[in-house]
Amino acid sequence: MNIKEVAKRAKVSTATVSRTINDSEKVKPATAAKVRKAIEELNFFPNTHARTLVSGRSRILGLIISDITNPFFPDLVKSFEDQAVQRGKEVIIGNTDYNPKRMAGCIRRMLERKVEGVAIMTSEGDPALMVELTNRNIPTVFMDTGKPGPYSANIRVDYAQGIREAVQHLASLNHRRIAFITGPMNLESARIRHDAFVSGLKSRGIFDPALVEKGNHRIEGGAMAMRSLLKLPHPPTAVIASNDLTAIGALGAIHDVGLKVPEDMSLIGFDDISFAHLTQPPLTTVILSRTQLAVMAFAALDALIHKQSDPRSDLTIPTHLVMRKSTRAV
Amino acid sequence: MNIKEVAKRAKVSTATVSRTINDSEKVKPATAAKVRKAIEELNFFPNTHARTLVSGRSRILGLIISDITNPFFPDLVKSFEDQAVQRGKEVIIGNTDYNPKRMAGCIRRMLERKVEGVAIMTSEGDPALMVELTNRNIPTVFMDTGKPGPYSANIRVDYAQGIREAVQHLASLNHRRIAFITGPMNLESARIRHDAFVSGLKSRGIFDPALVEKGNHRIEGGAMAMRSLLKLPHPPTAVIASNDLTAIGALGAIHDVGLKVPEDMSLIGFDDISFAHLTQPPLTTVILSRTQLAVMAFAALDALIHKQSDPRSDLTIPTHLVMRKSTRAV
DNA sequence: GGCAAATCTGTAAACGCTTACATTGAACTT
DNA sequence: AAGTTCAATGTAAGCGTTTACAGATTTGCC
Repeated sequence: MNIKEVAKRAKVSTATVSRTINDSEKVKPATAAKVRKAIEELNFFPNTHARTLVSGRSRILGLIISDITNPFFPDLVKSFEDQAVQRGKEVIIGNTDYNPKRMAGCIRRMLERKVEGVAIMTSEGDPALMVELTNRNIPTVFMDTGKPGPYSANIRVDYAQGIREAVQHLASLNHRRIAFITGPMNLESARIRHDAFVSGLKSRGIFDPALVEKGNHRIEGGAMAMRSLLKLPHPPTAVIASNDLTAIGALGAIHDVGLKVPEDMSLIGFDDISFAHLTQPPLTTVILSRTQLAVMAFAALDALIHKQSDPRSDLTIPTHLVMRKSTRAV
Repeated sequence: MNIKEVAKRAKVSTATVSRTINDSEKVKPATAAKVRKAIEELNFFPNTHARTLVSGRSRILGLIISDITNPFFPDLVKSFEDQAVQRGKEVIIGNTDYNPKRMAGCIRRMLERKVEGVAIMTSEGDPALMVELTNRNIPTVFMDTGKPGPYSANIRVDYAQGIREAVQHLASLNHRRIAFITGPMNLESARIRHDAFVSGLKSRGIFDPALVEKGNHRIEGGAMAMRSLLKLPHPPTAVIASNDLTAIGALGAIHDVGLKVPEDMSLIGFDDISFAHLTQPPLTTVILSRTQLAVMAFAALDALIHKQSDPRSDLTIPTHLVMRKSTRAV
């Protein structure tokens, strides 16, 4: 089943069939109808590989993430795919597993499949690898780590805003001893959150460096950091965690010593992963909309692909506090 | 950059280059080395679309799931992709969103991309849609809902075993009033779990139909069912839920009335989703290994594609109880 | 009605690969 | 030494589209 058979049945040339399929303006409505009828009857659909080969447009997008198993990503993937499929594009996904070697493999795969653009939604990108993409002028969209250019856009996440709101919320609840559990400090995004916390507390004159503990954006890191905080001679009354997994770990540690949230300790997370509202109590956290991120990334990529990009356009994702049940006045 | 340039640089024909790339045996080691050197120097890699077009092998697999956002699926997707990438195959993912129309769209996309096979890891498959695949002799692997055939394999999940172990565990803890919260009863897999529960209790002479409540495999369903159970004049001392989300909902309902798990109520889930060990207390549940499922599905698909399938081979995924902290003797 | 312009359609050459078939030349056989 | 094999390589024909370009048809205008 191919375009030739359709052409024969519709009694036109293959060129006309192709033009009809591609909505070229220069085909007479009557002819187009004939062709569409034949297509219908034969249940024909074009071979994308042949189309790609000759036209150079693969209609495939690459999406690189750290790990689909990390609860942050499925929403992102889904929204991105939805956008793509709506526009008749396919997306291939690459999991880097936080591993530069795998990142190289991902990029290679994308190149082989001739992707039209790549959204890189992880922060461990090695600039050396990006060369493969930039050399070939393949549009890329980064998250936090890229520099805007003719073939590249960067989406900024306004982490600081969420942290500011969290601090403000706790302060208004009369908390004065507020702790922070950081993420891995080699991550830019983790540092921003930390810095926003510190400056928020300093500006209120309630910052105590003893109340900053190091975590790793994983459960155990949160638990371990929380245990240290609880052992302090003068422990905090509230904790902000650099992400939700950390907060969940902290929550476990608090429960383990027989304390309750929010009665004995207020707790705020970050990300609003799907399980944040399933903890006991439901976690007050900072929303970072993956849907919005995906939509923006897709739009930016699409713009770059069609050269309509306005590098000046502001690509910032806001973050906001969402109050649930894990905070309370002292 | 194409095979011709490589051929020129290596001073051989394009056919030889192609044969080297494809590890054909009939190329002399010395020649192959020359070619590989040229490939290296030019940083060449073949155009998959051209390869597909001429060879008919796309090296693409389809993976259809209900919803990547459902915590059951990311592990599955990841393991499946890992397998595929290791074998030099790409996978394209389709989310049906439990919606037959979207399922049709997924299949269409797969067909357009000329997938070599499709793994359908959802249970809402409409047989009418499968015709598109079977008509074209595209290998398919189903989960629970397929019939083995020359181009099709079915992977069975032994839900009953896990339920039996859960019942046995609770019985050995001296529970006599054991409740069950079902899934949507139009799902075969939910019915099997329910039936296994009933027969397990009946064989011990402790079955009470009042202790079976209907859920929907979602959080709210679990919570609602649990509230009903708690209002019973003679409530259960233990609950088995048809899946983990249901159990998490039940857990919330139990906490809401001021009861504690496992002191006041034992609770067992099903699936062992990633958050099952993050609840308070960590949930005792039944493991259904998504990794194993993915590996088996991939292997079955690969076998079908290469016609090495032995339809007689047993494709059953076992399930087993994993004990954590949500059960205790009465 | 005839001519130019505008619109539509057809012809055929790519796109980058794989592979059947043809060719070459070395290694045996007799 | 000539014939026979056989391994290694080359030649060239596709795979199913898109798209210049050319050719055909219609339309508009006087």
